[in-house]
Amino acid sequence: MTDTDRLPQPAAADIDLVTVLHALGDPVRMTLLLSYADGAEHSCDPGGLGLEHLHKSTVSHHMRVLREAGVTTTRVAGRNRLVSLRRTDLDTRYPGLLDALLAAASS
Amino acid sequence: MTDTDRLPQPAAADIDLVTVLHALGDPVRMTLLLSYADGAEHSCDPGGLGLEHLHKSTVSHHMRVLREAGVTTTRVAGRNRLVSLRRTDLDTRYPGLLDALLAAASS
DNA sequence: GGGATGGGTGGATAATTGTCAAACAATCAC
DNA sequence: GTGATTGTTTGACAATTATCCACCCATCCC
Repeated sequence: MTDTDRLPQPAAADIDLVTVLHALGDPVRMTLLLSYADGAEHSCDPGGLGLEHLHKSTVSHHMRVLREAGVTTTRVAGRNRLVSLRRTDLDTRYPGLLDALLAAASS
Repeated sequence: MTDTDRLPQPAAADIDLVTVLHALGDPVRMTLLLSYADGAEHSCDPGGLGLEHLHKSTVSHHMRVLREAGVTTTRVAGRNRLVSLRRTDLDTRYPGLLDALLAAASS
């Protein structure tokens, strides 16, 4: 309920644009972003994300980059880590950016 | 007037989103983008771009990354290389993206 | 408790990248 | 032509990063 069950992430006001773009300037992480675009929470299973070719620790690394950039949030639920987009925080910090990115990525 | 006086760059249709984001995910290149946001042509002088601390070859390298990503175009004019934003091409390929990026970078 | 499951951690390694320096190339000014 | 100006290219080097592997750590289930 509180933040104690969330992995460390920057405050909304501390989300840095260049850091976000650096995080998204990678094909694997862009794939993850598109998976998260549905707004739902996703587990870290590489198979469920179209990343079967990558080792689970590699996927874990990419998820950490996204989270530390402020793009995603990770909630700890038992054995699972549930990752989702920080859509509200991103929209507040950089209005229109996420929509433009998702539209561009989907084209 | 033809393309012969322009340095190599991708066709508008070949501009790749992840490549663009990778190019902009660097503080120096984001600084360059903001300089180019006025739509004018700019020379490559590091001093005129707030990059006095960088060697001219380093700036040249960053400009190449931006150009090869499709973000900028470089026109050869005598000794000068005049760099400017590919605003129309970017707006056509990814509508709204450049505006959102520039708005975010200016905030 | 014991095993299985979902992920993270740390080390190793190879590839990429940011930076500078020195040399080069083309153009301009005289 | 001589020299100065404007950038690019190449090489070297350090830092970052993407990936895999082996191991660890919780948690869940029986």
